[in-house]
Order: sequence, then C-alpha cells, then structure tokens
Amino acid sequence: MENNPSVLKKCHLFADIAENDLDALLGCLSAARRGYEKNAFIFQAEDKVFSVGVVLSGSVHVIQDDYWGNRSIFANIGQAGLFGEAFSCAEIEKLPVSVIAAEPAEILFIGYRKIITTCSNTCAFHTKLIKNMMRILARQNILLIQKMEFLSRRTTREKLLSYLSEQALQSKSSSFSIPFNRQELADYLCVDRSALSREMGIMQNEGLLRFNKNYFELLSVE
Amino acid sequence: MENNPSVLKKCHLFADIAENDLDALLGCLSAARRGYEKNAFIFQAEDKVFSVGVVLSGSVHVIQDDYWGNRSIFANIGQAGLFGEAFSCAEIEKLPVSVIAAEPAEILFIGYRKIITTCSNTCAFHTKLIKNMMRILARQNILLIQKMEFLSRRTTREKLLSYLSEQALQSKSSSFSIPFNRQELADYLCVDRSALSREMGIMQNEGLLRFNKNYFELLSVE
DNA sequence: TCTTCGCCGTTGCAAATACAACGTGCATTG
DNA sequence: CAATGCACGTTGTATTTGCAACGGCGAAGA
Repeated sequence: MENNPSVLKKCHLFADIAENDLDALLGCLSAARRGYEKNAFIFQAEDKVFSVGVVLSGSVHVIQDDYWGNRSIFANIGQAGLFGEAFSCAEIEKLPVSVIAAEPAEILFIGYRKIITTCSNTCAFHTKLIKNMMRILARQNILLIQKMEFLSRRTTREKLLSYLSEQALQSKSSSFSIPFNRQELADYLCVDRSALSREMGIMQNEGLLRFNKNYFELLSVE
Repeated sequence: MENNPSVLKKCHLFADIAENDLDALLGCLSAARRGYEKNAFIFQAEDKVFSVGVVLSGSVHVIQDDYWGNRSIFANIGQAGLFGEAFSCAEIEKLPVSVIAAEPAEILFIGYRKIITTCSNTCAFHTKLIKNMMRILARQNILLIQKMEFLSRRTTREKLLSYLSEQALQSKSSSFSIPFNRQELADYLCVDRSALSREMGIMQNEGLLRFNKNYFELLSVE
C-alpha cells in the first residue's frame, strides 16, 4: 500500500490543497483509518452515516441486495475515490445502499460535519473543502446519469455495448480492463449472468469484440 | 401563474434566505426569465450550459433520445424545482441530456458563476447559496440512486411496483397521481409502452392496483 | 497429487418483452 | 357534423431474457 499523503493528494476532496498543508488539515478533520478484507461490509443498508470514506487502497462496491438476493452494483470505487458523500451531505436518515470491499481495502473515514463546518475564521481550508465537495457531488451526479444511460437500454447487448464504449472512451483505447468479473458485470448492468455470457459469446462470433476474463477489445465493424 | 417571490421561496436554492432579501439577491444574480410552450426544448443535448433553471410554472422533463428515437425520461421537475445544476457545477463541456417543457412552462435562469462566486465580502448570501447548492446536489444524487432502484429490476412489473410504491410513500397515501401519461411512464421506466399497458392490465385483474389515466391506487393483497 | 472452490461458458425451457399493427374513445378543429 | 389527432388498450409473434442445471478449468490448499 502506498502511504497516505500520496493517495490523498489524488483525492479530489483535497484538490488545490498543498501537500504539506494536508497533515495539519487531517488533524483538524480527526480522520480514522481501518482495514477490511474482501467482501466485508463497510457500510450496511439502514445504517446512519455521519462520515465519508476515502479509499486508501483496494476498491469497494456500492451495492444493493433485494429481498430475493438479487444484487445490484451501483458503482465501483477505486483508490483515492470517495463514497458516502451524498448520504452524509443530504443528512439522510437511513442508508439505502451498502458498501463492501471488492478486494482487501483500507479506508479513511472523515466526519462529515468536520468537513463542512468552518472550524474557525483562520482555517481557510474549509472553504476549499466545501467547493471541492460541491464539485465531487456534481460529478457523481453525472456519473449516475451515465450509468442510467446503460440501464435505460432495452437489451443486454445494448447495455453491454454502451458500457464498453464508455470504458473505451475513458481509457482512450479500444482495449481495456474492467473492474468487474462476469457476475459483477451482470450485477452492474442488472442482467442475468448466463444471459450476459451468452450474448457476449454471440457478439464475439459476430466479430464485434474480443475478450478474456476482464480484458476487452472492441473491434470495428466493416 | 403565481408571482415570482412565492415560488422562489419554495425553491431549495433559496432556503433560509428571508423573503425580503430575495429581491436584492436576485438583482445580484442577474437572473432572466423566459416562457416555453409544451415540448419546446429548454436545453439541447450537446449544448454548453452556464446556468441553472428554476421552474417558475409548469413542469419539465430531463430526457435523452437515442439514435433510433427511443426516448428515456430521466426526471420530471415541477414548480420550484431546479435543473441543470449538476452540469453547471461540474463544468461539463457538453450536455448529455436535453430538457423539454412537459407542459407550458416559465423558467428563471441564473448564471452558475454568479451563484458560486462570492461577489464581495459583504454579500453573505453566497455562502448560504453554496451550502444550499451542496444539499441540492446531494439530494439529487439520492434521487438518481432511487431511480436506479426502479431500473435495476428485471421485469416490467417489478419496475412499475417499485416506482408506484415510492410514489405512494411520497404522497403518504395509497392513491395518488403521477406526472406522466402512459408513454411517458414507459419512457421513465425504460420499457415498451404496450408491454407496460399489458402488464398493468394483468395487475389490475389480479387486484394489485386500480388506475385511471394518471391516477393510481395501490391495493393491499390478502 | 488429490480435493475443493470459485469463475465462467453452455444449454434447454418457460416466461417476459419489444415491436408492429389495429381499434376505440375523446377532445379539438374546421 | 365530419375530420383529425392523440392517448390508450389489445393482440399476435418473433425475440430476448431469466432461471436452473451442468461441466470444464485453473488456483489454492491439504
């Protein structure tokens, strides 16, 4: 695992804050860190949340399990990513989702009130933190809308293609890896795993794409 | 149409701001109002947006049309509601969605920069505006997650039931009206209209619900 | 080496869905 | 009153999907 400062520097919550100011700031925020093993629950649905989490190492999934055990994966959050910010900022009573460690992970928890309450007139950082938080919330909003674009498609093929196209755009390459195994990808796209597997096989036969495990390559059709 | 102040008072962007301060503030924000007829585009996908819109009267839909003409309705926004805030705050280059008037509507546009830039040390309102904006973005986030709960269901019946349950909760009654006609509801739930109609008929026969136009009544099963 | 376990592809089948087409009722308009 | 347009329900059909079950394969552990 990398040490804290270099990870936190990449976290958008601390954008435009000098690295040597971070230590003082973190003290002021009274942050706490904790490790989780794979599949451990970091937040549980129905919990009350008063803090946001920063992923120091590993990655987490924001999920929702329904009564029948069907799991939906809302988001995958990697190193330096933030989670729980919307629920903290909206001061919601009950968390509608859970957060689990997708792999062994270390999380830094920061009390939400500490972030948005200007501790004193001298601490100029909080103004910065609040603006950063606002931008994070806005971008999170847009990510959710992006995901809705995938879910709004009618067929598994269209869902998969819109997701993969987006991944290709983000990695600026027609070949890329995704942070999901097959079952997780199905849960993310809200389709059945075997139906997804079947469709992927057909698409590969048609020459639309190639894949191996979580590595994908989009092919141009002539 | 109601006059401005009484509508703006209900707008969360101006929460905790005294009504008689609103006039001065609006001048400072250099807001502009404009009317739209039904189905008129207020924002077009691919546009650049520098302002947020407040619905003074009527209502709007945030939509996305794909290449084949399939429309998805992301959100319905009624009086005193806000739209475009996420795209403005994230300073996105191109709008991924469009906004259209669901019925004749009057919109108040406010430049985003005017909102988040503290104009001078004496203007205390901007601090308030920024905190309000943060809460709005967070709540918007949660609304999007809520909608994803509908879309993540596998069948039309489950999508519809989860949506109607939510509406019943919000109206605190088992009977309520929704802001969509049949085609719009299908576009909102991302399913085919005729398939939705068929399923609704079956559910009514089974005694799960009753409906007439956009009025619904959820029935308890014994 | 053998066993176990998780991941993934495959397949059969019943159920659900999209799509296209049509009819009806109702409001608006000429 | 006739004509038009729109919203909505209905239906037939091909396609897609979820579900359950099975087998192969490779990694990890005994």
